[in-house]
Amino acid sequence: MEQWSNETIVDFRRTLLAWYDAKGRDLPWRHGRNPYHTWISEVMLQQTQVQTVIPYYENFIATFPTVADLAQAPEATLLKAWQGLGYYSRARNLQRAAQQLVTDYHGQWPETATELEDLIGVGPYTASAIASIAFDQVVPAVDGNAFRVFSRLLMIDADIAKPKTRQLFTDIIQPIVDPKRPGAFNQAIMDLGSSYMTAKNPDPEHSPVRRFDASYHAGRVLDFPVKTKAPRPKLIPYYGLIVHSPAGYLLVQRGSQEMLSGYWSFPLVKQADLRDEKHADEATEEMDLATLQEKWARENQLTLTLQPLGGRQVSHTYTHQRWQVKLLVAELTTTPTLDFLPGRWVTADQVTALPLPKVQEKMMARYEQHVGHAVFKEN
DNA sequence: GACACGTGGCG
DNA sequence: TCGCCAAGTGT
Repeated sequence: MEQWSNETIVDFRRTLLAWYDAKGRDLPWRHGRNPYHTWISEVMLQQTQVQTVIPYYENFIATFPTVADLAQAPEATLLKAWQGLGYYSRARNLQRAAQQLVTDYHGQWPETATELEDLIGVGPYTASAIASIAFDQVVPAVDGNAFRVFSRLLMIDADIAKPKTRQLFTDIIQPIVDPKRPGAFNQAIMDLGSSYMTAKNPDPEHSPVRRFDASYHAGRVLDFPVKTKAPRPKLIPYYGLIVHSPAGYLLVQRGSQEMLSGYWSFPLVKQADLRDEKHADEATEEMDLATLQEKWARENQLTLTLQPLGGRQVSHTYTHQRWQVKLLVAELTTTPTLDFLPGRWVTADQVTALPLPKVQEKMMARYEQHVGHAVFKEN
């Protein structure tokens, strides 16, 4: 690994910031200096690309202009504003932190990374980003860009998939951060990481900091960063139940302990939950249907006849799970009451007013394809 | 420390 | 279709 002298550090800062001042991106959250704007953008940008975030950010700030507005927003409004961004606990945590700011901090922002980390959903990266960008605290914001950029510049071969590696990078970058412009320094590193020093197809040849790039001079750019691979997503078969009555479609809201919590979907039943361990191998679709109609339907006080919807299943892949959803349709002539289900009968044109996860949109599209025409209103 | 947690883009 | 990546945090 390389070591930089004080002279090199000063030279690097000057080169980096001159480039950033001339070529840095003009992003909506970079207008003015507002900790609320910085915070919202940083949380949205967690594991999410800039181009995806921009429209969500604009809409979010327009819908919830201040911390106080966010703190008192109806949950459905919040989840709808976040729909499609993913990692939905970020939205709930954002609101909880807004409530912390109002009640515990009386609307007065804490200004150091250490204090900011006490906000729910604000970890070491986001705390440092807010502290440096909005409050000029001299701390490195160590995100994926910083890992990638500095691992290449200095040929640091520590495995960035390991949690303790963060501290190593923090310690290495800390003395390099420009004490006069820490926020600009951190954002410049991010712009570098999304332009010349990308993960795939980097262009270190034309990078403004090429002469500081040890991995480039060694011809080993793509050897950095070192990162162990994540395990493959696990296949989980589901049944998706499309139950239609005169009052509309049956939608259920996902529970607080579940994935996608707070969002609405057709009832989803894990295939494995219908089959007992010993005979899981011999189970058939007919047996599953019978179990669904007897056990599941009785538990929820419904009487229905489920028909498999032919054709391809709906497939949706998450970071750690791969869902294969077989759709089943039931047509009811009367509308049962829903005493035992966290569900609602929703008319076709009202479904898209609810916050819906991507897998639900895929199930609706598959169903529309089956019936041969549009059923649900465009979002 | 390991794992859960969403979605879209790209080769 | 598949694998990997993108401004991480909570448990």
